[in-house]
Amino acid sequence: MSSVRKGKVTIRDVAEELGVHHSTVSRALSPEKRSKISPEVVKKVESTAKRLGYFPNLLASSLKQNRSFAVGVLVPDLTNPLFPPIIRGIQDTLEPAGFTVITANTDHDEDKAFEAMQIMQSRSIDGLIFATARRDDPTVEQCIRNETRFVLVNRKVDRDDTNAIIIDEDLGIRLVLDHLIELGHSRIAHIAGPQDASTGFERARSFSEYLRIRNLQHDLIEYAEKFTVTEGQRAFNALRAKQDNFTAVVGGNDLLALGCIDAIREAGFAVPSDYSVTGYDDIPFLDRMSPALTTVSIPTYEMGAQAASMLLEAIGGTNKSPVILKMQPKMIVRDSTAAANN
Amino acid sequence: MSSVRKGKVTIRDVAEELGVHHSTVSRALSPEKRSKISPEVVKKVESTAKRLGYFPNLLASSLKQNRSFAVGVLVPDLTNPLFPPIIRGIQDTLEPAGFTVITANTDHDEDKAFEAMQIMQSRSIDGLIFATARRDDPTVEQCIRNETRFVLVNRKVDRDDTNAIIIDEDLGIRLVLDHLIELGHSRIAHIAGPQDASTGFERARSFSEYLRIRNLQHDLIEYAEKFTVTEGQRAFNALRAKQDNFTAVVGGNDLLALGCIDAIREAGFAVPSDYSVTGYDDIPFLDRMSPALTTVSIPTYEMGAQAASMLLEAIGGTNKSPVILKMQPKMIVRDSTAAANN
DNA sequence: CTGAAAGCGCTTACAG
DNA sequence: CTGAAAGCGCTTACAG
Repeated sequence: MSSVRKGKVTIRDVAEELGVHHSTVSRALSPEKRSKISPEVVKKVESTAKRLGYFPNLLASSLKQNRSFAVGVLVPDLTNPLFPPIIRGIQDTLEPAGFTVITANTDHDEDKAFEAMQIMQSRSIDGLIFATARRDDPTVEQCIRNETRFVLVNRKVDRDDTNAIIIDEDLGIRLVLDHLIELGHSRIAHIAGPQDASTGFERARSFSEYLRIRNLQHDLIEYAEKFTVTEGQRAFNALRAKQDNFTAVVGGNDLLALGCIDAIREAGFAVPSDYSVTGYDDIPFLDRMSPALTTVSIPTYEMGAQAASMLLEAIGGTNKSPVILKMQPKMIVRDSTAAANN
Repeated sequence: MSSVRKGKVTIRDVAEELGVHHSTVSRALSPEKRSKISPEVVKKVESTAKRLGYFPNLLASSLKQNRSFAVGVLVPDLTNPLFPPIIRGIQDTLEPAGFTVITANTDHDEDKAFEAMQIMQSRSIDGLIFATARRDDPTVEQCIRNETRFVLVNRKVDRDDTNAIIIDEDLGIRLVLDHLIELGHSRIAHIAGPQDASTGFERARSFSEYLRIRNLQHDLIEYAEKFTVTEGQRAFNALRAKQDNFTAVVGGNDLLALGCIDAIREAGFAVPSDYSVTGYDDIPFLDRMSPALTTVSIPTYEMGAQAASMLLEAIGGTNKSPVILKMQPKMIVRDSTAAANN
């Protein structure tokens, strides 16, 4: 019975059992210091550690080393289907490297974000990944001041001197617009996401810029307060109240597009016959919806994995200058878009 | 400049600044011990702590107190839409109580589960919530031996002497079957989930028991290896290969039902006109699918919240005997079920 | 290669 | 009400 009980076995118990100093046990059990200990002792330490059911107390180790092998992740809301794959990408990269990941939701609340960051700091996390950054983000600013290592994912701040993994939004929007233009749409509207998020902002900017280049009407934009279904619904109605001669709408993300579809149907129209609608992100199950949503797919899992690798490098200490990595989106044509009927 | 820099400010810095002992600072800052310190000192400590930008080192505090105010959560896969709301329910309950939650994925792998549990133990977590339990679960058994406090959520182990928040599966299955029987179905099949999970097992058992009571054929069951879309697809084909005179199929969960629908369509049939199909769990967006899936809704968020409360009580120490709390499912009729056409 | 000591930043009996 | 000391379980210079 390698009795694992409340009275936890420590490095001292192992040392005592063997008649060596506990520092020797510590060294024998440490991959880096092991080489300084004679092979026989290492062997003996390992076997009795195992026999006694020794498990290191990471708290003690962290306290001493002033690093915790823990990393914090801030997401707006775990329940938004965009984020679970990002988080898994992060976990699947960080955990094999020996890190524990702590996730917290901010619900788009700056104070909650700041508080979550502080709690994580209290736990001496080795780094932070933000999926929540606003273009001007006090929590991120604080981390810069702190010299806390961090990586932004999906969204970036306005300043360019931070690590970030983002999407080439310009390309994403161009893919969508090319698709719609090819289908014969010339009056295209945009339900833009929140402008304090780089995603909402960049997509809206790319939208009007590219339409201008293509010599098409480029000011049919309604701004949503949040990336939600209900905001998509509201925005579509607001849009149509102002101007109703468009035939396609580009959702700032999938949820806005879904809300838009709801509003279109409530108004007695159909998708795609009356309005073509596109999403952005390609959250799960869109292919099963009615109509299956045409959208832009982004590599969420890989973004998470890349963000984690980047953070690992930053923690590793090789103090490279910050890099912003843009990943490529892909067009996914499904059933919510069709030829313009005008 | 309350310069928060790498050289973190400690309780000793605050003490020095004030000319008191650091133990006094510790007491003044502790809600429980504060009463033993004179109000003026408390006030002074608080203000200079704030001024110096003091933040407690939770690692040190935890090490000393032998509790970490951290809780572990084990889920099969964050990416399965069933789990995010459960986790949010847990977080929203635990975080306001001062706990940090650490989530890990097990991918239905017993070794990964055990390892994740051990890592969490190394971090001196105060308790554990399992959304991954199998009916006979070595990781759970280990926690019982350890006297680690834990709560099971969604699934339970066979033994009944553990805390658990589960669904009244019997009721859920009866709701589904009553609905189908009312629609005139008399030959109803079941794509059962894995039998080593209490959910898969209980639902299958309730299925055949209730049909027997209703004097209907009750042995049309195919067992899926996992709760996935592809397994649902495979299982439906296997089922139809053996016996093809049924008109409705009860999916062991929503994903199995979706796979089942895929298989039905591939075979050239339609839902619900040829086969009625039901799900279980009511994951998000089912109402937007084509056809919108008839299913049983379970209160995922509340289950998480309840599990967290229960764990909080267990940690609180009032050593109550274990309780198994069954929550009520609700029938959600949508478009994947219709009158039997035979 | 190994030991003895000091210390990471807290908390908490024990005195007074 | 406050101080001084000890200690949580590790790690790591410093000696030898």
